[in-house]
Amino acid sequence: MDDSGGTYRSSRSTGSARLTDVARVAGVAPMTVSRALNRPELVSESTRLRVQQAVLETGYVPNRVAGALASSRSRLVALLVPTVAHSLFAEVVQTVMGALSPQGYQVLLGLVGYTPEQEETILETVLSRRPDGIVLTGCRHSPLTRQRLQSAQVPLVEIWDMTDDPLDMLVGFSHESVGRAVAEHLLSRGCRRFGLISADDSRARRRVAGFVSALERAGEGAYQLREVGTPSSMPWGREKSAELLDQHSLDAIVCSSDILALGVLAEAQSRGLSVPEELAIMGFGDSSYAAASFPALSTVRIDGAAIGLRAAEHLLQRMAQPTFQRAGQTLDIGFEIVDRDTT
Amino acid sequence: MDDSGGTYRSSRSTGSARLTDVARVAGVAPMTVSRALNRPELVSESTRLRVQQAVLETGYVPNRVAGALASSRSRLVALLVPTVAHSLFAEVVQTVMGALSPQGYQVLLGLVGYTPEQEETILETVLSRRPDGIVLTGCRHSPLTRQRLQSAQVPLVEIWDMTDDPLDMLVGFSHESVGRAVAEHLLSRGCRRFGLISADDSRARRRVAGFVSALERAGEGAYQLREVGTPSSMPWGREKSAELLDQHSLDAIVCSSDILALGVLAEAQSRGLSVPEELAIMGFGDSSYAAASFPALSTVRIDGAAIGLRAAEHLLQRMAQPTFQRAGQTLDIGFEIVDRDTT
DNA sequence: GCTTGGAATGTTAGCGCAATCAATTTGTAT
DNA sequence: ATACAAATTGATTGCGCTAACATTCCAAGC
Repeated sequence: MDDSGGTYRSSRSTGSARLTDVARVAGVAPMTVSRALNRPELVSESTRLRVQQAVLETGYVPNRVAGALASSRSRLVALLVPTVAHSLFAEVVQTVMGALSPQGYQVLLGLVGYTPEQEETILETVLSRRPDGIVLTGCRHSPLTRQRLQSAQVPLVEIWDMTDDPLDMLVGFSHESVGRAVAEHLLSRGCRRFGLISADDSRARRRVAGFVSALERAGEGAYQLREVGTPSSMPWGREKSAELLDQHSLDAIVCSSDILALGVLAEAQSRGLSVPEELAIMGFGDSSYAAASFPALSTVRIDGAAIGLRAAEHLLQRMAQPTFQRAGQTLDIGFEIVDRDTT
Repeated sequence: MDDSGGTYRSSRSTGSARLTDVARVAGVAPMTVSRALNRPELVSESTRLRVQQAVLETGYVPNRVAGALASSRSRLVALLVPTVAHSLFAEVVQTVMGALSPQGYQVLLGLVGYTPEQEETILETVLSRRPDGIVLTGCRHSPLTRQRLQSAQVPLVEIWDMTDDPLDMLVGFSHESVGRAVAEHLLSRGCRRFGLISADDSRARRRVAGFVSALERAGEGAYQLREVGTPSSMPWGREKSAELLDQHSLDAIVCSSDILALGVLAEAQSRGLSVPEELAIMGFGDSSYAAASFPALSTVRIDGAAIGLRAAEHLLQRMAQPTFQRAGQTLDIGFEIVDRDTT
């Protein structure tokens, strides 16, 4: 009852209630409290209720840091995306978290940008938290990153890309295929002279490469490429398209994101070019505003929610297994050309 | 060199290199390795290099879970926002993380939606990680939430709202003031009959309340309110504005987000209403696409980057102090009416 | 030489929890 | 009642690290 003088607290203690405090109040052993909270099916109903009461009385908040250390399970999933400022990745974050939270996992978010260096740095600090799983955007990593991920022995889902050689699991789509599909779509519309405005990130570049390879295979079409820095923005799109249109006669401009395409659209309108008759415009991502622009933007739809959901499902399944074992399963969720009014 | 038979590993060990392994290889005490990695200024140059070498040899990745338990410093900041699917909050996440990462803090992201229940649930699991700091959206919390935050004794920044009575620190703006400013702006444009389309979240409701109070103070203006669920979307805006326009004769429609306003704009265009002459439209947030719509959307600009940055700065300052002490400082970063072509 | 003080390094003892195994209680069949 | 298994609870130990204190080292001063 009276704990005056009875509770010795070391100088290193944090002051808040611990498992042993709850145990004392409930009149059981600390281990029983642990079980009552984490594996209630292992304790009797009456004990569970007494512990529950003691938790309320003491205001106990479990310390999962200690729990993670003792059990080697952090219940933490690291989610590494380039940015959340892009609606595409925001959608992934939203769905991954929506799927993991109900299962008791929390998300350690990492914004890796578009450079391998940043990915390396962030991955190191992320691994130091001993996450139970990792969702990682992209599958072209530096050797060091690959090596660290392999030796970490953590369930991993690479997303938003496609490869024959995933580190573990993979949910995404082929950027080369997107580029080819866009090229074929525009060729079928009669476009032959292309401007490409692409962000300087590796996946956008692979879409460009796919586009170019399709032109070559078709044996026709000429293109001019302009790269822009990240993050992409309307002004970038407007500036680069102005440059392209000043210097070349073009049928279509293909952008690595919808927001760039919106800038191109603004530039076309300011020049009085009729879209798509005089200039076709193609975006990427099918952001929420793509359908709302005037004219409505043609683009490539990526189902970010599907990627996030399937990635989370794969990860949950693997994290539920007692032992680590590389899986190697791959899921291509594809994409869709959305043919609106700018092509 | 040869450690065969020399290294005993308990069955509970995780298998990867530990501090003691590095220490053995470097020929120093574990504590010295800890210092070499965390407080290199306390260690001689030669020792630091030997430890560095040993880290590389062993492939050691520090275990911050154990470190956090031992030091009562998690180097984790919890960031709780309603969603990242809104560009406004995505911007906050982006800037908060951008400011915290270089200082060695990692971010535990929590998506609390727009209900107090979810906030409570997520806050509990978040506190169990013993974060060194918390950034929390909004400042109208349930009693339980307030009590938990107070007893947690964690540096806290509430953002995206304004109150006289913050739990700790506060960086935001007044939603009532936004509502009033929008009302005054539209009244000055000659609008008198208003439709309001608002998300069913508490902050959007307070903007509505501010709007209504300004109408009352001005002694003129009538309004019709429609609430929509979250997340807001163009279809919601279109549907509710159709309803409003069918049933009432209106001068202006005010929306609780830009994306709703885009839906209203689409509906107005489909009805052949000239904007803003026959119908003025007002958004909220100044999302990237607001300026790109046709006609360009008038809206309210919130500087999410400023909120995120200042919140992170306040938090860093407080986390650097050795003892917890409630601060009570408040920063109103304001807002701006962006008068484009729909009002 | 010896002292002295600061820099560098080492030793000890937890942080708060859960895995593990031991002990006890309960229920059930004999 | 007794034996036995199952259900429930408890005691011990250690997860990997760092705070706190102890010790050693080395250069400078006398």
